[in-house]
Amino acid sequence: MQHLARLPKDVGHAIREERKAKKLTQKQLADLSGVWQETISKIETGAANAKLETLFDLLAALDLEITIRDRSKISAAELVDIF
Amino acid sequence: MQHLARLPKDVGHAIREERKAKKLTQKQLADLSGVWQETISKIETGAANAKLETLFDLLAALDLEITIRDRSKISAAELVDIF
DNA sequence: CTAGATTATGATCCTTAATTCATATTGACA
DNA sequence: TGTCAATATGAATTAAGGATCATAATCTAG
Repeated sequence: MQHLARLPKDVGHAIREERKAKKLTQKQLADLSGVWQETISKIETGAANAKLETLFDLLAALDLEITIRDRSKISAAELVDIF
Repeated sequence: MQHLARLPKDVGHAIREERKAKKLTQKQLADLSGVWQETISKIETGAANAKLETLFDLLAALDLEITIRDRSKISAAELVDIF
């Protein structure tokens, strides 16, 4: 699965979906990433404006990465169908 | 062009490259995004650990978006060749 | 080389994220 | 329904980002 993000809350949603897809609790992800469960909760619900370092700690623990590209590119949904 | 990012500094590099590709100065991007030139400089050089909101302000001004995906996907370089 | 533009750096102030602890709420399930 | 796990929320503290101003360093024509 691939997640498009144009706003901070999109990132929270993506983190939550990927965490659940990998069958991890917030606490388990906290232990893996070094980010506190409470912080993860706030990020996932959109109640936090996380720092990049925190985001990348979570992404690394979930084996995720981000790509930055022009908005005019093919949509994420289409990409998912291709790969 | 598409930029892979796994660390905060990767984001700074991507912002700088995209800003230059669009022939904008830091000051012009500052005016477009509402983020100060000094802050942009610190983000681009990796001296800052920006907040998501700041990042998305810059991405929006540059008409960029991010996608979050598994690290095992096809590389950015390959994608660029396809699209 | 020089002038002007661009970018970087440093200080202060204010705001806010992250940590930490405590606890409330919600969710799953026997 | 009652219990335990999972998630959310709130307060206090610490650390750091962003705004702002000033200025230094660097880059780039001419």
